[in-house]
Amino acid sequence: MPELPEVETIVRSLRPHILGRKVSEIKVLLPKIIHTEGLGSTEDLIGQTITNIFRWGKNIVLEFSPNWYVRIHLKMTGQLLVSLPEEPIPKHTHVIFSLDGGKIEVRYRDIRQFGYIHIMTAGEWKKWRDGNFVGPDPLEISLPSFLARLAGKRGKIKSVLLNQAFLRGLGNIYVDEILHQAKIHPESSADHLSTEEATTLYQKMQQVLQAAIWHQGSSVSDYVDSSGKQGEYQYYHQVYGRANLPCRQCGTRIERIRVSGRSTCFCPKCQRRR
DNA sequence: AAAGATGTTGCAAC
DNA sequence: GGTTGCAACATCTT
Repeated sequence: MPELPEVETIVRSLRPHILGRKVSEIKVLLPKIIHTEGLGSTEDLIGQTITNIFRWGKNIVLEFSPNWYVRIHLKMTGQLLVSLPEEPIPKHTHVIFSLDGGKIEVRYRDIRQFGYIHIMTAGEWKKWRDGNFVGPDPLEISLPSFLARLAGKRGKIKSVLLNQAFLRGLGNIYVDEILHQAKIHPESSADHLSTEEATTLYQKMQQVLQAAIWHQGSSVSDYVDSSGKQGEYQYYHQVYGRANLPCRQCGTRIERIRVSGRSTCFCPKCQRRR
Protein backbone atom coordinates (compact mmCIF):
# COMPACT_ATOMS: atom_id res chain seq x y z
CA MET A 1 0.00 0.00 0.00
CA PRO A 2 2.10 2.81 1.22
CA GLU A 3 3.98 4.39 -1.63
CA LEU A 4 5.92 7.64 -1.58
CA PRO A 5 2.99 9.99 -0.79
CA GLU A 6 1.60 7.74 1.95
CA VAL A 7 5.00 7.23 3.58
CA GLU A 8 5.69 10.96 3.38
CA THR A 9 2.33 11.65 5.06
CA ILE A 10 3.05 9.12 7.80
CA VAL A 11 6.47 10.66 8.46
CA ARG A 12 5.04 14.18 8.65
CA SER A 13 2.24 13.10 10.99
CA LEU A 14 4.67 11.15 13.18
CA ARG A 15 7.40 13.78 13.45
CA PRO A 16 5.87 16.18 16.02
CA HIS A 17 4.92 13.28 18.29
CA ILE A 18 8.28 11.54 18.45
CA LEU A 19 11.09 14.01 17.71
CA GLY A 20 13.30 14.55 20.76
CA ARG A 21 11.51 11.87 22.77
CA LYS A 22 13.27 9.08 24.58
CA VAL A 23 12.43 5.40 24.10
CA SER A 24 11.57 3.87 27.45
CA GLU A 25 10.36 0.42 26.41
CA ILE A 26 9.85 -1.71 23.30
CA LYS A 27 7.41 -4.62 23.37
CA VAL A 28 7.96 -7.14 20.60
CA LEU A 29 4.82 -9.23 20.16
CA LEU A 30 5.94 -10.82 16.88
CA PRO A 31 9.74 -11.29 16.80
CA LYS A 32 10.05 -11.92 13.05
CA ILE A 33 9.13 -8.27 12.40
CA ILE A 34 12.45 -7.16 13.94
CA HIS A 35 15.46 -7.49 11.62
CA THR A 36 19.10 -6.91 12.54
CA GLU A 37 22.50 -7.50 10.97
CA GLY A 38 23.48 -9.77 13.86
CA LEU A 39 24.55 -6.90 16.06
CA GLY A 40 21.94 -4.70 17.60
CA SER A 41 18.56 -5.38 19.16
CA THR A 42 15.63 -3.45 20.53
CA GLU A 43 17.54 -3.31 23.84
CA ASP A 44 20.12 -1.00 22.26
CA LEU A 45 17.43 1.63 21.63
CA ILE A 46 16.18 1.84 25.20
CA GLY A 47 17.06 5.21 26.74
CA GLN A 48 18.04 6.68 23.37
CA THR A 49 16.53 9.86 21.99
CA ILE A 50 14.92 10.06 18.54
CA THR A 51 16.85 12.85 16.86
CA ASN A 52 15.50 12.61 13.32
CA ILE A 53 12.82 10.96 11.21
CA PHE A 54 12.69 11.00 7.43
CA ARG A 55 11.48 9.12 4.38
CA TRP A 56 13.84 7.23 2.11
CA GLY A 57 11.82 5.96 -0.86
CA LYS A 58 9.08 3.93 0.78
CA ASN A 59 11.18 3.44 3.94
CA ILE A 60 10.70 5.34 7.18
CA VAL A 61 14.04 6.01 8.87
CA LEU A 62 14.43 6.91 12.53
CA GLU A 63 17.76 8.28 13.76
CA PHE A 64 18.74 7.69 17.38
CA SER A 65 21.47 9.89 18.75
CA PRO A 66 23.90 9.17 17.22
CA ASN A 67 24.65 5.47 17.03
CA TRP A 68 21.53 3.68 15.86
CA TYR A 69 19.14 3.85 12.94
CA VAL A 70 15.82 2.10 12.52
CA ARG A 71 14.51 1.51 9.01
CA ILE A 72 10.85 0.57 8.77
CA HIS A 73 9.28 -0.84 5.62
CA LEU A 74 5.49 -1.10 5.70
CA LYS A 75 5.24 -3.28 2.56
CA MET A 76 1.52 -3.79 1.77
CA THR A 77 -0.39 -3.32 5.01
CA GLY A 78 1.95 -1.92 7.66
CA GLN A 79 0.84 0.98 9.88
CA LEU A 80 2.54 3.15 12.49
CA LEU A 81 0.02 4.54 14.95
CA VAL A 82 0.53 7.13 17.70
CA SER A 83 -1.60 6.11 20.67
CA LEU A 84 -2.07 6.66 24.36
CA PRO A 85 -1.15 3.59 26.42
CA GLU A 86 -4.69 3.24 27.75
CA GLU A 87 -6.17 2.89 24.26
CA PRO A 88 -7.07 -0.72 23.39
CA ILE A 89 -4.44 -2.54 21.32
CA PRO A 90 -5.90 -3.36 17.92
CA LYS A 91 -5.57 -6.78 16.36
CA HIS A 92 -2.37 -7.32 14.29
CA THR A 93 -0.28 -5.02 16.50
CA HIS A 94 3.22 -6.53 16.50
CA VAL A 95 5.59 -4.00 18.11
CA ILE A 96 4.94 -1.24 20.65
CA PHE A 97 7.41 1.61 21.30
CA SER A 98 6.81 3.43 24.59
CA LEU A 99 8.11 7.00 24.66
CA ASP A 100 8.80 9.41 27.51
CA GLY A 101 8.29 6.91 30.31
CA GLY A 102 5.10 5.53 28.78
CA LYS A 103 3.20 8.77 28.20
CA ILE A 104 2.79 7.94 24.53
CA GLU A 105 3.14 4.89 22.32
CA VAL A 106 3.96 4.27 18.68
CA ARG A 107 2.47 0.96 17.58
CA TYR A 108 3.49 -1.05 14.54
CA ARG A 109 0.51 -2.88 13.10
CA ASP A 110 0.59 -5.06 9.99
CA ILE A 111 -2.22 -7.35 8.88
CA ARG A 112 -0.17 -9.34 6.39
CA GLN A 113 3.09 -9.30 8.35
CA PHE A 114 5.22 -8.56 5.26
CA GLY A 115 6.76 -5.39 6.69
CA TYR A 116 9.73 -5.18 9.02
CA ILE A 117 11.66 -2.99 11.42
CA HIS A 118 15.37 -3.08 10.70
CA ILE A 119 17.72 -1.99 13.51
CA MET A 120 21.05 -0.78 12.11
CA THR A 121 24.21 0.90 13.26
CA ALA A 122 25.08 4.21 11.62
CA GLY A 123 27.59 2.34 9.46
CA GLU A 124 25.07 -0.27 8.35
CA TRP A 125 22.56 2.43 7.49
CA LYS A 126 25.03 4.39 5.37
CA LYS A 127 26.13 1.23 3.61
CA TRP A 128 22.53 0.38 2.74
CA ARG A 129 21.71 3.96 1.74
CA ASP A 130 24.70 4.22 -0.58
CA GLY A 131 24.24 0.74 -2.06
CA ASN A 132 22.77 0.17 -5.47
CA PHE A 133 19.38 -0.99 -4.24
CA VAL A 134 17.76 2.41 -4.21
CA GLY A 135 17.83 5.09 -6.89
CA PRO A 136 17.22 8.85 -6.58
CA ASP A 137 14.03 10.31 -5.11
CA PRO A 138 11.45 11.13 -7.81
CA LEU A 139 10.83 14.55 -6.26
CA GLU A 140 14.52 15.43 -6.02
CA ILE A 141 15.92 14.21 -9.32
CA SER A 142 16.48 16.86 -12.01
CA LEU A 143 15.03 16.56 -15.49
CA PRO A 144 18.44 16.02 -17.14
CA SER A 145 19.33 13.27 -14.65
CA PHE A 146 15.96 11.63 -15.20
CA LEU A 147 16.41 11.65 -18.97
CA ALA A 148 19.94 10.31 -18.61
CA ARG A 149 18.82 7.49 -16.32
CA LEU A 150 15.99 6.56 -18.68
CA ALA A 151 18.26 6.46 -21.72
CA GLY A 152 19.42 2.94 -22.37
CA LYS A 153 16.81 1.41 -20.06
CA ARG A 154 15.27 -1.66 -21.59
CA GLY A 155 11.94 -3.15 -20.72
CA LYS A 156 8.45 -1.84 -20.25
CA ILE A 157 8.15 1.66 -18.87
CA LYS A 158 5.89 0.47 -16.05
CA SER A 159 8.48 -2.08 -14.89
CA VAL A 160 11.23 0.53 -15.05
CA LEU A 161 9.26 3.00 -12.94
CA LEU A 162 8.38 0.33 -10.37
CA ASN A 163 12.04 -0.62 -9.99
CA GLN A 164 13.27 0.99 -6.75
CA ALA A 165 16.83 0.92 -8.06
CA PHE A 166 15.73 3.24 -10.88
CA LEU A 167 13.81 5.69 -8.67
CA ARG A 168 12.86 5.13 -5.06
CA GLY A 169 9.27 5.46 -3.95
CA LEU A 170 6.93 4.77 -6.88
CA GLY A 171 4.46 1.88 -6.60
CA ASN A 172 1.58 0.38 -8.49
CA ILE A 173 -1.01 3.10 -7.85
CA TYR A 174 1.10 6.09 -8.74
CA VAL A 175 2.83 4.52 -11.74
CA ASP A 176 -0.59 3.87 -13.27
CA GLU A 177 -1.77 7.39 -12.46
CA ILE A 178 1.43 9.02 -13.75
CA LEU A 179 1.40 7.05 -17.01
CA HIS A 180 -2.21 8.04 -17.60
CA GLN A 181 -1.43 11.72 -17.03
CA ALA A 182 1.54 11.44 -19.37
CA LYS A 183 -0.56 9.57 -21.96
CA ILE A 184 1.93 6.73 -22.17
CA HIS A 185 0.95 3.07 -22.54
CA PRO A 186 2.29 1.04 -19.59
CA GLU A 187 3.83 -1.54 -21.92
CA SER A 188 5.75 1.00 -24.02
CA SER A 189 9.45 0.19 -24.25
CA ALA A 190 11.35 2.62 -22.06
CA ASP A 191 13.97 3.15 -24.77
CA HIS A 192 11.35 4.01 -27.40
CA LEU A 193 10.07 7.08 -25.56
CA SER A 194 10.82 10.38 -27.28
CA THR A 195 12.53 13.15 -25.32
CA GLU A 196 9.22 14.98 -25.34
CA GLU A 197 7.36 12.00 -23.90
CA ALA A 198 10.04 11.42 -21.28
CA THR A 199 9.92 15.09 -20.31
CA THR A 200 6.14 14.94 -19.94
CA LEU A 201 6.54 11.77 -17.88
CA TYR A 202 8.94 13.57 -15.54
CA GLN A 203 6.61 16.55 -15.14
CA LYS A 204 3.52 14.42 -14.54
CA MET A 205 5.43 12.24 -12.07
CA GLN A 206 6.20 15.28 -9.93
CA GLN A 207 2.71 16.76 -10.30
CA VAL A 208 0.93 13.53 -9.35
CA LEU A 209 3.19 12.88 -6.36
CA GLN A 210 2.90 16.46 -5.08
CA ALA A 211 -0.89 16.40 -5.44
CA ALA A 212 -1.08 13.04 -3.68
CA ILE A 213 1.04 14.32 -0.78
CA TRP A 214 -1.16 17.42 -0.61
CA HIS A 215 -4.19 15.13 -0.26
CA GLN A 216 -2.38 12.96 2.29
CA GLY A 217 -2.13 9.86 0.14
CA SER A 218 -4.57 7.30 -1.21
CA SER A 219 -6.57 5.10 1.15
CA VAL A 220 -7.60 2.18 -1.04
CA SER A 221 -7.83 -0.30 1.78
CA ASP A 222 -5.67 -0.20 4.92
CA TYR A 223 -3.70 3.00 4.61
CA VAL A 224 -4.02 5.60 7.38
CA ASP A 225 -1.55 8.16 8.74
CA SER A 226 -0.08 7.92 12.23
CA SER A 227 -3.21 9.39 13.79
CA GLY A 228 -5.43 6.86 12.02
CA LYS A 229 -6.71 9.33 9.43
CA GLN A 230 -7.40 8.23 5.85
CA GLY A 231 -6.02 10.00 2.80
CA GLU A 232 -8.16 11.57 0.10
CA TYR A 233 -6.21 11.21 -3.11
CA GLN A 234 -8.18 8.06 -4.04
CA TYR A 235 -11.02 10.41 -5.04
CA TYR A 236 -8.74 11.87 -7.70
CA HIS A 237 -7.59 8.58 -9.22
CA GLN A 238 -8.05 8.52 -12.98
CA VAL A 239 -7.31 4.84 -13.62
CA TYR A 240 -6.22 2.92 -10.53
CA GLY A 241 -9.16 0.89 -9.22
CA ARG A 242 -11.34 2.09 -12.10
CA ALA A 243 -11.28 -0.95 -14.39
CA ASN A 244 -14.37 -1.08 -16.66
CA LEU A 245 -15.41 2.43 -15.63
CA PRO A 246 -15.37 5.28 -18.17
CA CYS A 247 -12.17 7.30 -18.48
CA ARG A 248 -12.64 10.71 -16.87
CA GLN A 249 -10.86 12.30 -19.83
CA CYS A 250 -12.49 10.62 -22.82
CA GLY A 251 -15.17 8.21 -21.61
CA THR A 252 -13.46 5.11 -22.99
CA ARG A 253 -13.70 2.01 -20.81
CA ILE A 254 -10.64 1.66 -18.56
CA GLU A 255 -8.88 -1.65 -19.18
CA ARG A 256 -7.11 -3.86 -16.71
CA ILE A 257 -4.15 -5.96 -17.82
CA ARG A 258 -1.16 -7.58 -16.16
CA VAL A 259 2.23 -5.96 -16.66
CA SER A 260 5.27 -7.66 -15.11
CA GLY A 261 2.99 -9.47 -12.75
CA ARG A 262 1.25 -6.34 -11.52
CA SER A 263 -2.38 -5.46 -12.08
CA THR A 264 -2.42 -2.43 -14.38
CA CYS A 265 -5.23 -0.04 -15.24
CA PHE A 266 -5.02 2.28 -18.24
CA CYS A 267 -7.15 4.03 -20.83
CA PRO A 268 -6.65 2.46 -24.26
CA LYS A 269 -7.54 5.72 -25.99
CA CYS A 270 -5.59 8.25 -23.90
CA GLN A 271 -2.63 5.89 -23.64
CA ARG A 272 -2.16 4.55 -27.15
CA ARG A 273 0.37 1.83 -27.82
CA ARG A 274 3.10 2.94 -30.16
C1' DA B 1 -17.12 -22.50 -0.69
C1' DA B 2 -12.79 -22.71 -2.99
C1' DA B 3 -10.14 -19.79 -5.89
C1' DG B 4 -8.30 -15.49 -6.99
C1' DA B 5 -6.92 -10.88 -6.02
C1' DT B 6 -4.62 -7.20 -2.98
C1' DG B 7 -0.72 -1.62 -2.45
C1' DT B 8 5.86 -4.81 -1.94
C1' DT B 9 10.02 -6.84 -2.80
C1' DG B 10 13.59 -10.43 -2.94
C1' DC B 11 14.75 -14.62 -4.87
C1' DA B 12 15.20 -18.44 -8.13
C1' DA B 13 15.01 -19.81 -12.59
C1' DC B 14 15.38 -18.95 -17.36
C1' DG C 1 20.75 -6.96 -17.96
C1' DG C 2 15.89 -8.55 -18.82
C1' DT C 3 11.75 -11.41 -17.78
C1' DT C 4 8.44 -14.51 -15.08
C1' DG C 5 6.68 -16.86 -11.17
C1' DC C 6 6.57 -17.48 -6.48
C1' DA C 7 6.99 -16.69 -1.58
C1' DA C 8 5.91 -14.23 2.70
C1' DC C 9 0.38 -13.59 5.13
C1' DA C 10 -4.53 -12.16 6.22
C1' DT C 11 -8.63 -10.70 4.38
C1' DC C 12 -11.99 -9.59 1.06
C1' DT C 13 -14.37 -10.58 -3.41
C1' DT C 14 -15.99 -13.64 -7.06
